[in-house]
Amino acid sequence: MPRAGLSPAALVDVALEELDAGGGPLSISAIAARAGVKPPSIYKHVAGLAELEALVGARIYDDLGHELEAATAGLERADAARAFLHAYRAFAVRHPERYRALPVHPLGHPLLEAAGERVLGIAARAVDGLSGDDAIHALRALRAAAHGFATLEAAGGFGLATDVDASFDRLVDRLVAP
Amino acid sequence: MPRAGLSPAALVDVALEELDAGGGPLSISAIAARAGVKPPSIYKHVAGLAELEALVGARIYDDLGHELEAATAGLERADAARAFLHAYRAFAVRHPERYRALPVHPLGHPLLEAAGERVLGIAARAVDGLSGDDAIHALRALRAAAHGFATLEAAGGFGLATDVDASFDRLVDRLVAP
DNA sequence: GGCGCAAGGCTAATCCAATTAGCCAACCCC
DNA sequence: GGGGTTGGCTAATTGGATTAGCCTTGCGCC
Repeated sequence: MPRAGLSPAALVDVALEELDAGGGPLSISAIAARAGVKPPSIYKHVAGLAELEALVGARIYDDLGHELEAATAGLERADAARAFLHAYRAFAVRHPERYRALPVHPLGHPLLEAAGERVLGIAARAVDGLSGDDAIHALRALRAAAHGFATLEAAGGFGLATDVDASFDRLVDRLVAP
Repeated sequence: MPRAGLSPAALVDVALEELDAGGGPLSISAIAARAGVKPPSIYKHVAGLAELEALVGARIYDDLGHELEAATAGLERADAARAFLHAYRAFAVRHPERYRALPVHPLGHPLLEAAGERVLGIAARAVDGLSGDDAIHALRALRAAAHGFATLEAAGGFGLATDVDASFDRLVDRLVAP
């Protein structure tokens, strides 16, 4: 029996394929099958399903963070907030299954905290320039709107034909209005 | 062995208790235990876990719908939208476990469609007076903001001490601004 | 007042995913 | 080319969902 060349990172890759393939929630058996290995072998690389899910979440937060970083680099204030919102939504639209797999509350989980904080930090930078509580309020509004819209869209929740881009633009305009 | 007096509705009651008690996702065994019955007995009343979850979701949407209805009754335009948003958030804060158990996308599921449409209808009434696409855009913004804020708050996602009520009020103001 | 029968419990059994135990080959380093 | 570690595997355990089939309860009806 030849080695399969697995590793935690490789398993995360496989899990992302599995997610993208749309088969609902992750399972050890499905991932093992896709990796060409028997289920127990998975445990040589990760502690169990919970840890693998966390690693997958961390990877997705990382990817999202990089895209948000790139989109907001060099921008400030309203421009940064706009870019943040658009990049956030774009990610969810491009990878709906991955977005759905993201734990809502990464902070407090050892494997997710770092990546989650990075995303939050980028959002915080987008409301820079506001003072004290104003920044907090703006940050929360940004998160709520971005997450709410992304969730509904990733779930296929906008049934009507009316242009969703336009709806999003309206929402963004309201949020970043002076 | 005396009868336990179960019924689909009674099982939904039990499931809600179980949810409120915080034990994560619903399970047939947990519900059976709480109902004082063995797991197989559950199947005399509902088809399986999936159906029970759907019935629970429908009940929660119903309750939410009633509260939204009561909160927006007699109001129009911005007043209705404000009332809708505040009642929506209040529900999620009062019953975070129930809010988390709500399927994001009720439409298209036979058992959830009716209750889901009712909630959507109330939101639609809150943006009445806008014409055509404007109403759609406003409705989507309302849903996204309400759901996003409720989700984050129900997940414990707002860590800082800064007043969350104030943050929500700011967001509402932005959304209903003329 | 008792009979017939559906409804609603139960036990036993099945299936399937997660996980653990313990074996053994493959690979790496010397 | 031997020794230890790594990473597969098979077999076994556990626990939840679900199904099959039995048996009593309780109600309607004679």
